[in-house]
Amino acid sequence: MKARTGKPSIKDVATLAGVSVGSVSRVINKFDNVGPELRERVERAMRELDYRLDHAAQTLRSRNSRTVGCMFTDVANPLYAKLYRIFEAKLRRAGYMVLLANSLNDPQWELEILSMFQSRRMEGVIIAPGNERDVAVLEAVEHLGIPAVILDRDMDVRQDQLLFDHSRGMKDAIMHLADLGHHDIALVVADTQTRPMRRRIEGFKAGLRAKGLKARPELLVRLPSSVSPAFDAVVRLLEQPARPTALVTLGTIVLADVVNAISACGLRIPGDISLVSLGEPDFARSHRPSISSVAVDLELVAETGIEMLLARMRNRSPSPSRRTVVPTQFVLRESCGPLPAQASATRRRDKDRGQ
Amino acid sequence: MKARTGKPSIKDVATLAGVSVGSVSRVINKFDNVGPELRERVERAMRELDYRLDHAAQTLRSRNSRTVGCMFTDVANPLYAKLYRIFEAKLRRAGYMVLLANSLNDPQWELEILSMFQSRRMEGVIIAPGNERDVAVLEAVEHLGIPAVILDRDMDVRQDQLLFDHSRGMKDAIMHLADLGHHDIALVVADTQTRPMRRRIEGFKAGLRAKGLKARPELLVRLPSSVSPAFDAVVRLLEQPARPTALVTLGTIVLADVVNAISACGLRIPGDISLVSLGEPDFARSHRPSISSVAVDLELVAETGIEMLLARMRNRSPSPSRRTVVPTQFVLRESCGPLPAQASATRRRDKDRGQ
DNA sequence: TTGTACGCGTTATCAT
DNA sequence: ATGATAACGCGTACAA
Repeated sequence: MKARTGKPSIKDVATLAGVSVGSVSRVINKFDNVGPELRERVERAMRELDYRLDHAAQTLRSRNSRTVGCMFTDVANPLYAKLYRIFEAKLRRAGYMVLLANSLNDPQWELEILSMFQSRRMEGVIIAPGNERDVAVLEAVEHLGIPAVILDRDMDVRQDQLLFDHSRGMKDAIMHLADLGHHDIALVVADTQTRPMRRRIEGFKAGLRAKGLKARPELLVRLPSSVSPAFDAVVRLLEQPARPTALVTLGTIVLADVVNAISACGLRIPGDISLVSLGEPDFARSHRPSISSVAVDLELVAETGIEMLLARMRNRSPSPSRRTVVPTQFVLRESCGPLPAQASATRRRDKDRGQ
Repeated sequence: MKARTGKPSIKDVATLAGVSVGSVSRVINKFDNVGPELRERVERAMRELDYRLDHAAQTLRSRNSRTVGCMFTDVANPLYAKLYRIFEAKLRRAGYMVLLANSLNDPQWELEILSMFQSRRMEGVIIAPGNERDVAVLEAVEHLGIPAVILDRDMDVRQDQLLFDHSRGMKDAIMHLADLGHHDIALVVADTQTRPMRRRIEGFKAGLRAKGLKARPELLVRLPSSVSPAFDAVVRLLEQPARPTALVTLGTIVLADVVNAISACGLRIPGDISLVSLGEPDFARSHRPSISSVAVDLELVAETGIEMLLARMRNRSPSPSRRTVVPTQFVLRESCGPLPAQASATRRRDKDRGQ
């Protein structure tokens, strides 16, 4: 008698069912060429032993792990959290589990994560590295050897990319504000050299240019990061002699700070100042007045991304890398209104409505 | 010559370095009994071949996967997202990666996740099932056979548990409000039959009792879930003849709705109504006035939880299950003030202070 | 200190 | 349709 210790293996199942291991394997993997009576015997034996397939052995032998790796800077960022949830659900339907890793913007850790993805034989990866420009990271991504989708990063590598068209939505927002009469439009972004910020600034300038407005450098606020406190910076912005009458700002963490700063300055939305959020935190929809925003459709992003990834996973021939752009949408809500009668008057308090 | 195809294995490294596979393995696993010259040769060979250890093979042979499983209802819940980030960082330091799964409250999916955790030989798991009372889930958790920490759930199983003392913090909050003179205190919670809600209601009632106040059933608002829109329900609450003068509500998604509803009713915080948030969304700290809250110290939770888990992983003998309770803290901020002069302002005249 | 040989649990291949 | 057996890549006794 063999040791009773440890978990039952496929062999134990075969013995108990009185068949060969090959047959058990065929039952497990749902091959169509197994006799119904044999299948029945095997399934009963599996139940009886409470048999669990050993994923490591399966991976070793079959050379695939049924796992997809996901590397984000931080799931605590609601954008990534929501995306992850959708990714996971869709991948699950395709039979995969997801290994998540937060890089926390540490390039060294990003390298290790990518290396682990290789060791662990991820069949595909979805990544948004924090360090677009780090040569080591670029190199690692380039030679990953795993089907990959890069999420909203400008990296010059031969991998599929899924990009958000920040510029377009931003431009639409600016043009709408300009049409409402605003010419002093401020922008609050993070100072990181990363694609989303660069593209947003591009769109911002493009929008102004399209309406013949000129960018006032003092209306461009750069926070140290997208999770930095913004209250003081915005108060300073709004106390300028010629304060902006419209404000476009990062969503998520920063947005609440901005709203508070506006209110602390005694300004009302949209009566005194119009507001647009970049990205769509729950806060934007639930706030009264509701806050206009520029954002991607997360369901669309996830759908497209997973589709790209699965396609690449199915066809591993070195076909040229794809680059898909999903649009950002300017969603108009109550926070945008016409220019106050006393345009950019320092602090006048009249309630005329000029349309 | 052997096939150039596929990734290099430990054998290729051994061949190139002119040593045995055993020696390479010893180098990899940092055994102390390897000659420095040999180690050098091996390491060079590994670099030259860009060798990656095969995690599946390693797991199969060594019987451990260096992986911890994490099952939450939803990472898009900021509480879990933040916890996950800390867990991951701490586990990484201990040499583990984390497999994350969102159960989305689906009991069937929870069973599958737990089963996968077994197949994949997780060395430990941290779980917060959505279905505390589901017998199948209970059964699966009970017989998991993996070191586990259950997070803030009342499950009668022989596994370590890490519980949040919701009741205590809630009681403190209520007592503080009572001391400020409030006797009509409302509570907005979700209608789920889950530990956090139950304990909060317990603490709520305990607080009232301790101050000789009686619970008015019409001041207990039960939302369908903790992510349901709350605006209308709160407006109805505040339009009652004898409206509450203080309000304790779920944090996260719901909080913003509540604040908006309060403001829509023309009430001011804390002048007309005091507010306390359950849980500590960023919103609570950044809002002006800042919002008092009842919450756990996430860093402490993570620290304690990981410690419990690692201890259990190190000592797999069937020692009795541990049950640790982390305190919730009532953090007083600007949103709590004394009872307005005109108690129940809308219709009532002043009331006595009863202590 | 270093090398050899076997086994981990599974799938794939070749017989039958 | 089913059985026997060789890999898969690594760890680890045990021998040298």
